[in-house]
Amino acid sequence: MRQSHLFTKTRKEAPADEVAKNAQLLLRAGYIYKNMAGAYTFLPLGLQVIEKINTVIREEMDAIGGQEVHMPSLQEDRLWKLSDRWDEEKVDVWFKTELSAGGTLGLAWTHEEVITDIMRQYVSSYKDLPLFAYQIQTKFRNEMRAKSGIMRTREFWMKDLYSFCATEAQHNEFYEACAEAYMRIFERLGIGAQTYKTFASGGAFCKFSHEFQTLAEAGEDVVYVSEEKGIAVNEEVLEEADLSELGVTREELTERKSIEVGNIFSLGTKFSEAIGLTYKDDSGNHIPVIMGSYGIGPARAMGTIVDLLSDEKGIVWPESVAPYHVHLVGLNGDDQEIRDYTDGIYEALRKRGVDTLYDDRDARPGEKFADSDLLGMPYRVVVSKKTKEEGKFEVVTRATGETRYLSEEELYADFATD
RNA sequence: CGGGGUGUAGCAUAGUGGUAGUGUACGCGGUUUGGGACCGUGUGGUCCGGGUUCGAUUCCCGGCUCCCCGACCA
Repeated sequence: MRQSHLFTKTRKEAPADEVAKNAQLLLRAGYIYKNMAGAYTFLPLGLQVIEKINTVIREEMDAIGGQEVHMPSLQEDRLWKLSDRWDEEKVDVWFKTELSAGGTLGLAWTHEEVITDIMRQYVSSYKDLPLFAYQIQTKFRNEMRAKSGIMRTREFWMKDLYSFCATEAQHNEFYEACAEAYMRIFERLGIGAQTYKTFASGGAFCKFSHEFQTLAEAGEDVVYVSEEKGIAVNEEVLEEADLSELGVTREELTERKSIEVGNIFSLGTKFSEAIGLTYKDDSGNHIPVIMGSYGIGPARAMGTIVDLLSDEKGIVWPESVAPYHVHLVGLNGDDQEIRDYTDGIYEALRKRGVDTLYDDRDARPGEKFADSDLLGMPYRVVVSKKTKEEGKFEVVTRATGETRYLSEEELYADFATD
């Protein structure tokens, strides 16, 4: 991508009303645009980050048997009345809207009811189970207070997987597999070291659920962590949790702020019974399906990555989610010979499959370097009159600041993917 | 939803009951070119409604907006 073609621009200063670090940097770098409180546009660079995050999630969900679907955001009241979650006394985050033809619809804040209803069509025997369906799409929650930049918005990206099992054993096996997949996802996103599978409230369905909490000062949650033992407990269940059962003592736990980047729930048969999703066992009995739900917020993960990994100069993307692998910074572009030369390097990188953002703008070096730091691609390659003369390219690793000088052949060998 | 703030140009800010200033960004001309250069010049602004007043961006009332704290957060 030629940067001169990118319609977004960087800014030196963040808007005064944006306090959250994630949103300040993402706004300044032109990854997101704020439309209103709790609603952001993902601009070209930002959307690429989201899509890369989604790709990581997809790969891990597919690997444990997930099958992707896309469901409507418009939901009829009928199903929600069956599960008793339509009433605003019960659920206070509803956005509701009227049909011209009459009747009220809800904007999806979650999809348990809908997917359960869908599965009534496809599940009839124990032979059809287990099955795992997931979606990655926007959900709507009428939060009393949107806050923390892209961390708590009213319209947000959500990956939800729903599991449908015949037996507790099937369910538990998948629940564990999904928990492991989640840790792989967070590791691949570059926040694995700070992310803990955390004991949290199980609500009405089971004793505990699990949250995936990433330790961060910007977090809204409070967890009690034993970094040594890799155990974390949400403060909401600290009192009721049997710590000895978890193999940890209260003294070993430290209070930390954290960001909830994912959660997994056992739902039991609440929804299958309410909506009427049953299977026949080998004796022909109708048995309610055992369900679970497993969520990750891609945008929240994006904000968490920015919060954790950025430095005073700007964003530092892990390679797994960076919109581009290499930021090719062309200097001395007023000299046509140098410009042609740099264009050639760009084309050569592209030909070799290197995902490259090429700063071909007519701007001064200082501005280009500052923008490059702010945008945060993993590697910066500088091409200038000097590099042309010396045949060496300056390659800077954004995360460490390490600088190397590579020949053209070394450069291609270093970055080529095919 | 309770409490506290806020609103001046795309962005960041100053100021005033009497023609609204600066930085940055943007346009044009010129000098520059390895860490957000400089000179000249230009475009562009007081959240909305009402009130007080000869006159309101300023004072008053109402609304809205956005932010923060709390509550809430399958």
